[in-house]
Amino acid sequence: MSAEIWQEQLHDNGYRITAARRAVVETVERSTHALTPIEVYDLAREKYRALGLVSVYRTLEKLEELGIIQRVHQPMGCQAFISTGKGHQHLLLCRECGEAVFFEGDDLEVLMNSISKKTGYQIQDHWLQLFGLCKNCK
Amino acid sequence: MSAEIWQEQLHDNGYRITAARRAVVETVERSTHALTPIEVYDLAREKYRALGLVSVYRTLEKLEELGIIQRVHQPMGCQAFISTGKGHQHLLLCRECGEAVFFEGDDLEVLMNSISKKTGYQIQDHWLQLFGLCKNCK
DNA sequence: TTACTTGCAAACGTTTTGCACGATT
DNA sequence: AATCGTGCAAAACGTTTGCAAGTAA
Repeated sequence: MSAEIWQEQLHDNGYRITAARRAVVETVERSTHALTPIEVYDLAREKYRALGLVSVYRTLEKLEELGIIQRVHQPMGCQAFISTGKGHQHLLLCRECGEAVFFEGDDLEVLMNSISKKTGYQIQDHWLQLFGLCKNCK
Repeated sequence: MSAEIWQEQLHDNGYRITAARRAVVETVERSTHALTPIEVYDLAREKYRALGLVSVYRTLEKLEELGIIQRVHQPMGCQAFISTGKGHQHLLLCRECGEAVFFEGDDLEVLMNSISKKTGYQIQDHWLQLFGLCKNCK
């Protein structure tokens, strides 16, 4: 998600572009790891000292709503956010350092059809996430 | 996970079988939905009134540790637990009523090899979860 | 009898809310 | 000028911890 798109998206939904939001978005955008609200707060305050933790929460909420960022689920917790990739993408996470990489190209059609028949469910969506060790950590 | 196995597993790990634990395990085991600690507390107290919320937390912790139950990640929250299925299984969840069903038979070998090559990661594990509508809700 | 487990109360960390001030449009 | 966003303080919430009493083995 490039630097300009989030401004457009905020604006088009009636939200204002402020220093606090700029600091939050740029912090999440720049990170290769999923960040918790407090991590965002600490990092973003290096650029914008007046930032309050509450604004971080409120901004993250809106950014998630607009699909600009997404929540990352991990065994150790589910409060962290990462900048959303383009298209239908999934996450690959390093267990050691937490580095996150998007990938695409999963084809679960066959599986989903089979499960659908077996269970009687109408399947709408799927979550797929991989865990491992990155180049540096393995 | 049948009614006797959890008793064995607790015992073999040096834990005692108590009324509180019995109430918690039976509550989770009986449910077709993932239950939060408070939901477990409320339901289990119908059978064992003296149960405290703290014991629910401590019991759930141990049961998860032993693999008797597992945490379920959902868009609305990740605090709920469900009785663990046998073998390598994944969850299919109804978005409407929350009913949970296990399925197996995913084969992600091909995908994982391809991602491994592209990213340089050594992939160790995967999370796959499906969302949809169950027979009754669709 | 011994060690584990319990419920209670209190502590804790995270997230949310109310509000008057400040900033964006 | 009007409305939206902010930071602060306080409240609310879920979860964890310390402890003396109770219970399983």
